[in-house]
Amino acid sequence: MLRLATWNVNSIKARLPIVRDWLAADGPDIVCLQEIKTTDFPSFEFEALGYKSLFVGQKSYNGVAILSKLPIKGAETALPEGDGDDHARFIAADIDGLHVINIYLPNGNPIGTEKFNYKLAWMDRLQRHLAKLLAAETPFVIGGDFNVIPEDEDCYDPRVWTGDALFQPESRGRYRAMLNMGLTDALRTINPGKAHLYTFWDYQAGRWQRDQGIRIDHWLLSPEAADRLQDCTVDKTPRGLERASDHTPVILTLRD
DNA sequence: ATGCCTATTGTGAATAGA
Repeated sequence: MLRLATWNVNSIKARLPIVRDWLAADGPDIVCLQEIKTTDFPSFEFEALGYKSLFVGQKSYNGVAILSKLPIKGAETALPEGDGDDHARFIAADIDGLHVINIYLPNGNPIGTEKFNYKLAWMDRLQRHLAKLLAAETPFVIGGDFNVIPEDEDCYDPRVWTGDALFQPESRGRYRAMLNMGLTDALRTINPGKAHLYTFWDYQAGRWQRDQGIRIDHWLLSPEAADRLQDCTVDKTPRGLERASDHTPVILTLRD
């Protein structure tokens, strides 16, 4: 059995106590972190908890890391076709015979700007990359903050999100295209039709207290990995702590 | 509602997030 988590921590420095406690309690084998927001990743803190780490950082913004109790091989630190893209949003490695990809997909707000164009172009690059892995029949999982609300049911009130980059037909269409290539949305597959299946609650307007969230952190599985799908759950506990991230972990369990 | 809250930079107030 292999347990993997994805968690947008919204600064690893601000979140270190919460992340450390969470890992020490019952830490998964592999953890994909997003928005570490630094080039100075505290690898030694996680080493003390039995994790090796791999990261690509950036000052102030973005940044992704993979923690693993198992050996990390074949590190990749950028999505192909970069062409001058210097955002730290992609990291991948081979762990336990599985290709693990961790992404922080661009937010894209506001729509109608270069930021939104960048998001869509990034999603197109991602799809081409994943298509190659599928063609090669590479068993892989991709976890992360996709910044896409896939369906109306993944959101507390679609009307509020109508003009948002996370909810545009262009964003959702590209996410859906990845599913139509043959990838499995693990969390929704395990919890079909489940209401209030959220991974993010805004700090503002009492969204957490009212359970008005959105589902934007995802695990997508290649067919080979989907054969191993045992469970996928949201751990809401860290979101309720003092000084919490606005995202909470999504945990994927694969059979051997 | 150009708000609401949080983090970074840097020590103000702007930028970004989603």
